[in-house]
Amino acid sequence: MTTQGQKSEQMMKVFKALADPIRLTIIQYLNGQDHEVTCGEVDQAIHIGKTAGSYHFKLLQEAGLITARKVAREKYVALDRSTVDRYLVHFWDNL
Amino acid sequence: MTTQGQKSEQMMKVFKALADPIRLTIIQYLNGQDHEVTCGEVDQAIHIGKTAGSYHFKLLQEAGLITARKVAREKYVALDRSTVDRYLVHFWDNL
DNA sequence: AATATAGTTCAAAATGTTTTGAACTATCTC
DNA sequence: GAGATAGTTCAAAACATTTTGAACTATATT
Repeated sequence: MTTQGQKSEQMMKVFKALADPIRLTIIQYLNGQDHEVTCGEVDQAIHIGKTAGSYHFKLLQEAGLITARKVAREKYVALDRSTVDRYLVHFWDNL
Repeated sequence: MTTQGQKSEQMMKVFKALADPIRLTIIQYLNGQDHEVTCGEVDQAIHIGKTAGSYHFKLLQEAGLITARKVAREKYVALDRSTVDRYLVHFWDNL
């Protein structure tokens, strides 16, 4: 079972993850794709360096907002829409 | 008209406002009330000082998450559920 | 094997947010 | 009017997040 404390910690991670313009831009970019893309592609598309990118992808991952899959050198990321649905769309049910 | 920049600034304010445990507790408290309450009542209920309270109420107000009405010495606040609906429940439409 | 590429990690600096007490304004009560 | 109450403002301290470059790991290419 998940405790209430764990649930609101996860909720906080989600809101903190969304409370940043770069990460919101990443989410928007991923939302426009219907398949997974590499971190490098996103970094280039939104004009951030790979170090900054790595940092932001880590937070998004920890929040459960993206899925990530490493294939050899490359890391493929995609939006995890179910997390947005759980914490935002169904906000009132989780509060 | 509201520009896209204005909309995402407001969205950021909403997420930043929700990305804090005290403010989330305030939201929860207000969600449990069906009428407006004073800042003092909330401060007492959730055990924070009035200075901290004032700071957090200001951010919640700027995010549009609460309405506030000053009556003489007292300030009555209430949850503005329409903002949650606009930015969270209908997240995908605003992105 | 040497070089290039994708991404991570680290630590320092820069920036942003939150807390706190003291002083303040405005209203209320005696 | 004097003293109490509700809330705000200010500035400093404490704390948290973000940025950056350099060094690193692992895989790919020649």
